[in-house]
Amino acid sequence: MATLKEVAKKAGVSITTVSRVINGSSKVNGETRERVQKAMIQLDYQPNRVAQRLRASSGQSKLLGLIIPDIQNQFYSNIVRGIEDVTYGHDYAVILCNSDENPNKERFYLEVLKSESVDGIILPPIHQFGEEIESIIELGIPIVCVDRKLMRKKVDTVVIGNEKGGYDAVSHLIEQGHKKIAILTSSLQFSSFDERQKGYERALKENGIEIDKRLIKEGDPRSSETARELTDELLSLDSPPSAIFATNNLMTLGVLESVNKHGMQIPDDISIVGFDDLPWAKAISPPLTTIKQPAYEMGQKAAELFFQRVENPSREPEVVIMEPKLIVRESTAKLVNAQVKDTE
Amino acid sequence: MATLKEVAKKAGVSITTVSRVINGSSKVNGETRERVQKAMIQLDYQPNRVAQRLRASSGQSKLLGLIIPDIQNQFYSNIVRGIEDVTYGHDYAVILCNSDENPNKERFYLEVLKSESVDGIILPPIHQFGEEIESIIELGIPIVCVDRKLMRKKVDTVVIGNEKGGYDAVSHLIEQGHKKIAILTSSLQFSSFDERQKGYERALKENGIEIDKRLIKEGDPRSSETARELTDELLSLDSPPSAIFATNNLMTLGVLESVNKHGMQIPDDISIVGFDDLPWAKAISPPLTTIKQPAYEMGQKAAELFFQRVENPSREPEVVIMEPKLIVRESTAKLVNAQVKDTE
DNA sequence: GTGAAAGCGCTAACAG
DNA sequence: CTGTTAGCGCTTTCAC
Repeated sequence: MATLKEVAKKAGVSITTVSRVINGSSKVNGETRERVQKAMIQLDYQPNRVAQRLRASSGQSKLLGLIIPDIQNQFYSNIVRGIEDVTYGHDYAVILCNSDENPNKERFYLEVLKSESVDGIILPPIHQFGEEIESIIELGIPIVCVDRKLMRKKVDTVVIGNEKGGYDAVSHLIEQGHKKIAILTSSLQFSSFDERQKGYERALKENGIEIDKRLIKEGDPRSSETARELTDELLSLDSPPSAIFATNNLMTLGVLESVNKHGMQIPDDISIVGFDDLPWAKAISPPLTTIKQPAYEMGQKAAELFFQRVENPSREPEVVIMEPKLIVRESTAKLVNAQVKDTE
Repeated sequence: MATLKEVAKKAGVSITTVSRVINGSSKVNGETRERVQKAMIQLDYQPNRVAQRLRASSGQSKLLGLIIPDIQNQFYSNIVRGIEDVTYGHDYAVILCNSDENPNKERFYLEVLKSESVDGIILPPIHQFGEEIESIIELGIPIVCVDRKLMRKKVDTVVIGNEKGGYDAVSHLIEQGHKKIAILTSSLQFSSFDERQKGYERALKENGIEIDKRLIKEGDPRSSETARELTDELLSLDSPPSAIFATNNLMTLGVLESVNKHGMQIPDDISIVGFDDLPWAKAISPPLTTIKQPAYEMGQKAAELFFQRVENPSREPEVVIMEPKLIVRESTAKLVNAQVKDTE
């Protein structure tokens, strides 16, 4: 790999001049410039990003850190893709880290990213009061929260209206005539799930339906397995729910599995609303009603906020709230007659 | 962020000594060591990875590059996770790049990764004869191919037995009594899809079934949309297939969507075998028969090959072929009594 | 316009 | 055992 020095030698100039040509900074004689450019091409010169980064002040390292719970969760891979598509246009590279919702891993990767001199970090914080993250903000490294909020600090943030999402899902079910509506939510304290549950409760209250604790099941949102078990429990209740609201994509899968295993028909025997409108939702039979999160767009927006901060570090932090959207499909079809069959 | 210099000053030693303590290289006086360690803790010292990388010879930069077609494709996100879990234990950071099967993006990211001084690159090569990749191998940067092979160069590679996967899928369908079996495969030249199709053809031949070109549909494997359209075409054929083999997860979704839209019942009206056993496959109704690829394990293995090469650069390149596995579920259930409406 | 030189933070000879 | 010194490849004063 060619270096500045070699290019300089070949072009018969100093390395400073070559650097100037590359960065297009101060004026360089047209002829000299051409000679340098020719040498760069001949040697197939590519600047060494590591050296640039070591030398550069913050905000110029062209490296962005991402810490997500799990790239295998498609909701997050959609966010990551949205981010990456924006960084691509800015000539940034992206370091990817999986935290597994484990605060120790989060802390570990935060240290790694600091030590890698990233220009910023995008993440859904595991804790609403993450001290490590707060201290990084203090250090002046731009942080953008996505999917979840940080409570004590003002930070650039992209979330969806989770309360509204939960409210819309359950209101829709109520409209279809349901009264016994169960919810599968997270046993861990994430702002997103808390809010979805609040929306669930508000929809019930507003419609004069009493909240039945037996219909509220909490489990690990990373595991469709627990969701399946919890659904098994729900279905074997004395008076089981006629509808289930699953608050993320993995839990939705567990619900579907349990329902199918019990030989129940959707929506005839039970209605389902999922969260996250992933590609399989509309491909399955019957197609699934979901609350769609604009994950890809959330990623894009988060990356944009990051670049805005790089350009203007003193800008006021911004909180962007995106709209969740109810996508009605047949898994919550109203049972007007005995049977509503799915034909196009 | 504290530096070596500051630690040295605080501990009253030279930076070399501090460096020695960190790297545990040559012997340092016990007392001195303690003093240094205390200073490191007090200052919350973390070595600067960028500086280490600039200084380090190749194989020590603690950075690994990944270029995958699309992280939104869950097959690849599973691979990525397998890789990441192995690198985590080696204190490596991972740079993630999406190529979209676009050779220009691949080339671009290859340059970026070179310029980032990565210790190696793991990727499914877009072309079986990728010159850029070959030249990188020549440079001595370890490359590990995963999911797809490189033809002209000997490289560490992890693939599955794709031909066998295709063969098993189709043999299974034949066993269930099917004779008109369609395949949805890639219109682009990837070794993996080519081989799956070869397996399809061999299974037919060995069972004395003539290959019917009208039942072989080629489309973009990144798009469930085209798969849906191609399935529409298949289903409107004069004598439509009684079974469809979809050669990746996205195409499978397209098939399902089309079949459902046509109001056909699986497996009564048509049988389906998919590729990639993703979480939704067993959650849908009826559960989907698939060829399971051990994607996560492929990622792990690829990362292990990389680390083996870092340890021993002169080792012979190794090609690991993992087993695809037929997972039989109800989407290909034999229609015992009913009419196997398979054009006799 | 152009170049010499300092230095980002670190490791690795080479002395002592 | 420990310190001095020379860079890794680059950008950026500061002179000329």
